[in-house]
Amino acid sequence: MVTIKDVAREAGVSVATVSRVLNDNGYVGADTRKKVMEAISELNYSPNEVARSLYKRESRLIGLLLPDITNPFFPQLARGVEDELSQAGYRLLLGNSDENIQKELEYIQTFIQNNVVGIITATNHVDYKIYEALDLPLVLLDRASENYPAVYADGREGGRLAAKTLVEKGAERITLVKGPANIKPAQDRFQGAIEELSRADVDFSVLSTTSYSFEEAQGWAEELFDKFSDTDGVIASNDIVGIAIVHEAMERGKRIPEDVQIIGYDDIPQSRLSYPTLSTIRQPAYEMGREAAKLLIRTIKKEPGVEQTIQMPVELVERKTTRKE
Amino acid sequence: MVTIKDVAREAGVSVATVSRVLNDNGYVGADTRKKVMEAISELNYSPNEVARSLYKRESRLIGLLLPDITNPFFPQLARGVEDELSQAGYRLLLGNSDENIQKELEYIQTFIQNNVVGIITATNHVDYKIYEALDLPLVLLDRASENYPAVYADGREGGRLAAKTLVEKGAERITLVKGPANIKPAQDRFQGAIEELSRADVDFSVLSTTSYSFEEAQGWAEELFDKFSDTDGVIASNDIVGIAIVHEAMERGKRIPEDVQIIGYDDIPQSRLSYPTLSTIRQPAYEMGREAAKLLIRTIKKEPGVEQTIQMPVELVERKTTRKE
DNA sequence: CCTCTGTGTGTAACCGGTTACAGATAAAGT
DNA sequence: ACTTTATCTGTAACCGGTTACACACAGAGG
Repeated sequence: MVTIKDVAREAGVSVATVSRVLNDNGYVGADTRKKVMEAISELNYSPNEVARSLYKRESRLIGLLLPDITNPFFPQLARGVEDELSQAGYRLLLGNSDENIQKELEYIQTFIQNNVVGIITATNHVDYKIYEALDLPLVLLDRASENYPAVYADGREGGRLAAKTLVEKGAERITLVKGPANIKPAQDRFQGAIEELSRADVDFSVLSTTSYSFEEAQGWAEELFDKFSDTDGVIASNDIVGIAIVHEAMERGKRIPEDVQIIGYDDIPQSRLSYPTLSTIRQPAYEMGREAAKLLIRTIKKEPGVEQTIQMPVELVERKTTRKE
Repeated sequence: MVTIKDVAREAGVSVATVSRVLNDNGYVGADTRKKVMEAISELNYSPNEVARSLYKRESRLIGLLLPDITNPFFPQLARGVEDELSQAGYRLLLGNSDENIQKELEYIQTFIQNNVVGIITATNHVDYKIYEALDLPLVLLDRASENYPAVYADGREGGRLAAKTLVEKGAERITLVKGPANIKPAQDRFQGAIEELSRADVDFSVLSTTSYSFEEAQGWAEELFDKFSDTDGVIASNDIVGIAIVHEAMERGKRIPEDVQIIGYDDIPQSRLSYPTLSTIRQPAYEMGREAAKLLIRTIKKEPGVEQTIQMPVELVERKTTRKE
């Protein structure tokens, strides 16, 4: 490994001088700078981030904690975060929590141990003490909180919008799929939908589910039509479940949207490829990731007037699983 | 920040002793150990990885470089890698290369600067000089190479299998969708399919595409049926494109699999949720990730007899877009 | 009683950067 | 001519761990 000392020797100067040209601070003579630059490229030197991080007590790393990158909603977030951060010179330490406190704590712990300069997390456990003790910039993503800056889309509003849409489009026996109880945004959208449905003059029933996984989605869909075979409007807990329900409805020979309308949530990329294409409530996931990253960077740089929380718009995307009028 | 010195002071011992109990090496008296343990939990101390990493010249970080986490094939890989690595105490530094050399080099660079102990990469540019100069354990994932250990599935065989399947199931005017030219595995499976099709007594045509993206998949599907409207068997470049083709076929009122059979590649989770469910060539992505991680760990630990390369089996998954007999 | 060995602990160097501080030189101001 | 100031550079301390080495002591073996 070639170190700053090697460069210093090669250039015939002290390490301090090399450091100064590297960081472009302090005075350095023009020809000295040149010699140093030459030595650097001669030796193909690149500074050791770890040493820098140790002295400065901060790295250029940022911790990103997501529930499960395998759920297609999260890669969008992750990508947004990464694109924004990498452009600003930060790198990503990634962890999947599986909504499991233990794993979450472990990751937060190692984020700290690695001197990250900030953390972006989609957690349901912000109130846990490790977060309180944290004196690092923290931004919540896809989650809201009183106590921390956050970037999220209004789940309640999204839930209302989904329900309202189905009601307006003439669904009369609506089934509302309730997502996993331990996931906050799932509950928000559920509450929003309940709210709207209660207000309207429709019958509705609720199907409780406990996961968003692909493997189980099929099962929820079957259960849905087994239990509520005459439903004519389904509000899915997310697009994965929505797509599974579309699939199951087709399988059972139901006409979409004539016999049953279905509305998803998230607008993951594959929703526009299902058959029929899935109407859904869109969350701008990629943008949310970017915004969270921007917010975090501003917080790290202590820029004044940082918005403490950014609420992103949800939006109805009308495709083929809802009626036209 | 509480450091090892604070612990030493609290316990009334030297930092060396604290370090010894932390790492469980060297001699430490039973009661001294106890005092140190108490001081550690009293102060809620956790050691600074950066300092450790600097002295030891190795961290517990591993760099993972993927083309694009937004493509549903890669999260599976990533998850496999992560599950295996995190269990072994390693953490992940993640980068998306977008198959772009520039980004790739940047990430490799920062991996090195951060003292990673190993790198897992899905690159098409192994032969680039930065990899040669690397004296770090490196494992290729989803890519093969003469020069580095690798974990991949046999694309050529997969391509053959896809073609063979369609031929056997009676497709007579096959269309082969060729994936992006710069992506090695896409070309392997294409070659395999070509090989098999050439051997068989069928007509076939080729549609060239330049991306795997969701946004464009729809376009390829339309182009496919515009150009080859009478095709009765499609070998898609991957499942994303496959699902788009299924969708477009349905849209155009074609019966699947009677009028047109379609076979995908990868077996991403959503393939079993399309309508009809997509027959495909499965790559065991999650397992590939795990194997790559295991291989890397063994290499890092210098365990003897590490298999230099692991070829994972591809497998036909028969679902509803191919005929039964 | 003396040596040898195993155990327990502390001191200080070291990892590769950054920066406070001091010293040198030259140009500018009085 | 003398002070002041700006520019340039080097020395060494420091970040928070790890570990080589030295030293002390106790019990075993002769």
